[in-house]
Amino acid sequence: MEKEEFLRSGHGREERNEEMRKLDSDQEHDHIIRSKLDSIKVEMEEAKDENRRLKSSLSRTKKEFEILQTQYNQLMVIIHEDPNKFLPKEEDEDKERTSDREELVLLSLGRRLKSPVPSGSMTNKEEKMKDFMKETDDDKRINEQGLSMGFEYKDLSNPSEKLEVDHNQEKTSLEVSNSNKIQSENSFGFKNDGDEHEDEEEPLPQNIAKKTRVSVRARCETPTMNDGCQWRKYGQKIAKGNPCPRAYYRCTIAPSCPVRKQVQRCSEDMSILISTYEGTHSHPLPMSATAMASATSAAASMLLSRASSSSAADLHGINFSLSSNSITPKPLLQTSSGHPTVTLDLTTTSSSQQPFLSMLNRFSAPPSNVPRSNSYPSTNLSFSNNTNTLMNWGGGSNRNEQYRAPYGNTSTHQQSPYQHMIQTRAAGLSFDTFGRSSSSSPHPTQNSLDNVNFKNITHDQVQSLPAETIKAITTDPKFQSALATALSSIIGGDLKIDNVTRNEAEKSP
DNA sequence: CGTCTTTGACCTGCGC
DNA sequence: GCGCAGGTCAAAGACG
Repeated sequence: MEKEEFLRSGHGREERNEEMRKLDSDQEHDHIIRSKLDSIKVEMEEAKDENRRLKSSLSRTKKEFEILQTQYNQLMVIIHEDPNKFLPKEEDEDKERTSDREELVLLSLGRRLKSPVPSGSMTNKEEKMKDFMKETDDDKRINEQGLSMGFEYKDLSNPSEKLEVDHNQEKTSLEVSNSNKIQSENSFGFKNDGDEHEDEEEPLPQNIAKKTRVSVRARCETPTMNDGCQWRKYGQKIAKGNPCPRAYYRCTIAPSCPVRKQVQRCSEDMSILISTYEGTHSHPLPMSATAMASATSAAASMLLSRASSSSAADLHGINFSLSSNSITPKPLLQTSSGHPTVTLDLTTTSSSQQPFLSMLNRFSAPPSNVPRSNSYPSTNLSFSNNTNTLMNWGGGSNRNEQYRAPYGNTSTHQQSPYQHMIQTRAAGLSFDTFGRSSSSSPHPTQNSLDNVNFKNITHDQVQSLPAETIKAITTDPKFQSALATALSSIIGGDLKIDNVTRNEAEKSP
């Protein structure tokens, strides 16, 4: 009996010990959980604090943006009312031109300063435009992330000569020396309203400029490509020598905007869409439109600057003065409809083009939350960097899809008649406007932009611009550098301009 | 109902 | 002056 009790008592002690151990481990577990909870609470508090900070920062940024936007609008109105207000004295201007020309790098991306009108006289359309110009959230995000595009590069050593408005990191410089011209005429000779009389007195260079166009060739399955602008179709014609109809579009962002666009498929390669731009926007452009505008402006302005025998392009707001031997365009002379045309051939893509194309793509994303009118004929610009992949510039809910029928309707997943041509295309082959294939093997002096082929098309086999001139233009380091500058300004540094070649070019007269 | 596209007519410039 | 081609206009219809 005693033994049993002993055993029992011993056994009971073990049980107690076990219970004690169990209790201890439970307590430890609880303690661990509590400490974890505490740490989580602390983290949550920190996150809350961070959230509060970010919220306040966001609201601050918003307020700053609103203030800057208001200031910008007010400034635009003032400039519109009194353009001479910011004009420097002539001697200063001359001084500036002679002394600082080397350092002046100015690229005005098709923007015009005249556009804003007093809000009181705003029509519905103008209000709509203003809404459009408020930019998408994407654009704002881009701005907030510091991805704003450099609209103008300029030597700011003499700030008194320029008025610069920092509009939410989107710099819009007012080229004071040219502001009088800006008022009356755009870079292609298109006039803004009420200035008709001035045009007739323009000298020859402007007459040439009047006809200058920039043509962009790119693979696109859809009827139009989205360059970020709003276009309204106002006509269509079957042009001679091309069974594909040519569509005529007008910029509708601003009612008075003179910019027109012709869209036509290449007769030889129906996958290529040729968009020809004429004129310069008389209004600020949405972020999504600046990429294309800058590229076209760059090409056109250099052509014009050369035509006007100006050593530094100075073209009513589209100005260049930078030298860089960065691209060697392939000159191509062909008969055009009486307009000197610079062609940006984006039908061939290579790794070197990717920064530009991806940038265009980035800024041309469809503004999903922009209260656009349901049927603007704009589509998505989506440059593919795959040469064998068809670019999809299609605008999903685009009214123009009906227009797509002759070329295949992507919405129904039907293969377009020309799709096989695209899919079987060999990489690295480019086709000129006549559809002739040509190798895209790099030119000896070509660098990163070698596959963006710039071709000059002139009137009557270049009667107005002799072949030598064309050659000079296209091989001119300034032309090349301007284009490179334009593109690099878009890309924001992705595109490296060879410093060595730039320096060499700067030395050239 | 407002806005946009379509499409035939009209205008303009150029060559013969 | 005529014809041609490119470019624009504007009425009619479509669309949301």
